[in-house]
Amino acid sequence: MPATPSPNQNHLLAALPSAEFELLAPHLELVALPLGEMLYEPDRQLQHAYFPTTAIISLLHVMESGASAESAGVGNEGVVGVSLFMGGETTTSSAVVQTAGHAYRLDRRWLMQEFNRSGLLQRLLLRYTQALMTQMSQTAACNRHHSVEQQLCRWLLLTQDRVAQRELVITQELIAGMLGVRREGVTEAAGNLQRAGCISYRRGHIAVLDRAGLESRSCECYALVKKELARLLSDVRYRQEATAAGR
Amino acid sequence: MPATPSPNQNHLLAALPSAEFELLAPHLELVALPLGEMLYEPDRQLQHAYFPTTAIISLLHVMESGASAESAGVGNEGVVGVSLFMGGETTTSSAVVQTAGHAYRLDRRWLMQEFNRSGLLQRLLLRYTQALMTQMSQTAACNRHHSVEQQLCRWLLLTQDRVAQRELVITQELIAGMLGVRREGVTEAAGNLQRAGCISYRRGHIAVLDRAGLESRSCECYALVKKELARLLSDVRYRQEATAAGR
DNA sequence: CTGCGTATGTGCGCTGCCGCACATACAGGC
DNA sequence: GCCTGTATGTGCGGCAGCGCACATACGCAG
Repeated sequence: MPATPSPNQNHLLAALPSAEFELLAPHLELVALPLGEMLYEPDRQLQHAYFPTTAIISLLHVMESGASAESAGVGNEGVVGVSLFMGGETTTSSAVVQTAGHAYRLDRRWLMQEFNRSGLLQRLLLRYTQALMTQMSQTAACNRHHSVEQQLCRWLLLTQDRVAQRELVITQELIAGMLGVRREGVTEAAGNLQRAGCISYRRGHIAVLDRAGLESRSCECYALVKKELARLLSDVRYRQEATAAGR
Repeated sequence: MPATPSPNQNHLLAALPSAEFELLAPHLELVALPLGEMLYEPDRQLQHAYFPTTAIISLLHVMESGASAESAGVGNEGVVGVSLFMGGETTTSSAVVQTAGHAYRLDRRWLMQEFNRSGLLQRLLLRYTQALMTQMSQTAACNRHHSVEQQLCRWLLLTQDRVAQRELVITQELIAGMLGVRREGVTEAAGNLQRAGCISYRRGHIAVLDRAGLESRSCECYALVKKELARLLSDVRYRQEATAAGR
């Protein structure tokens, strides 16, 4: 957790060659993202793409009934707002800050200009977008077939991968909203994990004690999504090793 | 169902201006897709993109347990194999022919050449890909919150939109595989729909009798996905009105 | 027409999750 | 150090969907 935030904490930005990065750098704006902030919602025109460094954003769907479900999460491995360069401009989902932190944002016009000009940036963003699709479609299958406890494990692991910290700051209520289940269901599953020594928690804080334990209790979806993300971004070279090496 | 298949039956191909289309046309190969054929599976390098005309393809995930679930379907409104131009080359899902029919296939090299050369084709394919993402993420939420009957209605409506025929040729067993539920669950839901006069079926054939009825029993996901697809491909102009006008 | 393979119908007990209604206990602000 | 809002624990009945075991019936191949 460096005192001075750097765009290089975001894997996509860090993967750009210096020449390309220098063109974008002047237009990158560091913003603080408080918990719960909505970066976009259905039908609202997106103005910026967000490259998270320490923040985590959930892409979630809110149904007519009020129920919600996360289709994917975005941390320092990715970017929020792919619909800008995909051409749709808006989406049917919302993007909500799930873990407070920072992100660099880029005005859509600069993003588009570089996307159309630079084959490398385009290639990078499209490959990331495919990883995002993998996450979404795997979540669809996971929601159908796996238990709350398995999904909680998956969610905790994916989230921890993005913050590189032992302790996550989030309430069970919020997790329930992401997974699309009852808060009580999360309480029960978390209780099991705590008794098993995998995690420990207190009022809004969850510490991961035993990653291997979580992995074995998780469904296959965690490993699959993680592997696919690694594959799709594996051949990119990092400009600096600052935030590279990844976990 | 014209006796002579034409690439224009596929909305994406039909949306290309003549100049662009003429470049691709020599490389489009008409192929018959029998029920159950697997166009690709996890980790297998894709050789062709498929533009369905009368066939429908399911993108589905098969879990370790053997259970499966569809994350999206592709008919004449789209293309199978977006991972080719997204840069991933492979996916974690499979593509299986759900309704036998025809498609035009295009070798990856020609596809990539035109994708990189023509801004219009690129724009078209990327916008379609965003529609596909909408379908995937909506399916994730739908799988979490909606009943088997609601999902069956959604599935029937989406499928019928793609074939423009009253009668679908598919067994309840296969539908169950797509939705990721038990075959008996589909039998029960289909029985309800039949008693309500929305559909009628016999051994592998389902006829839609009352679309409005299905829509009212369906979850919001059907209308949302359909609307978003229409929006994303609305500004494209069709070269010929043959297959345009949409349903 | 007959037979067989396959598609559909139906009934069972079981389980995981829901919706609700609380009880408890933590943590920051005064 | 107390108070209060909020986070977590727990127990209930209910139900949708599961897994299994069959019964039935359609329709094509012979």
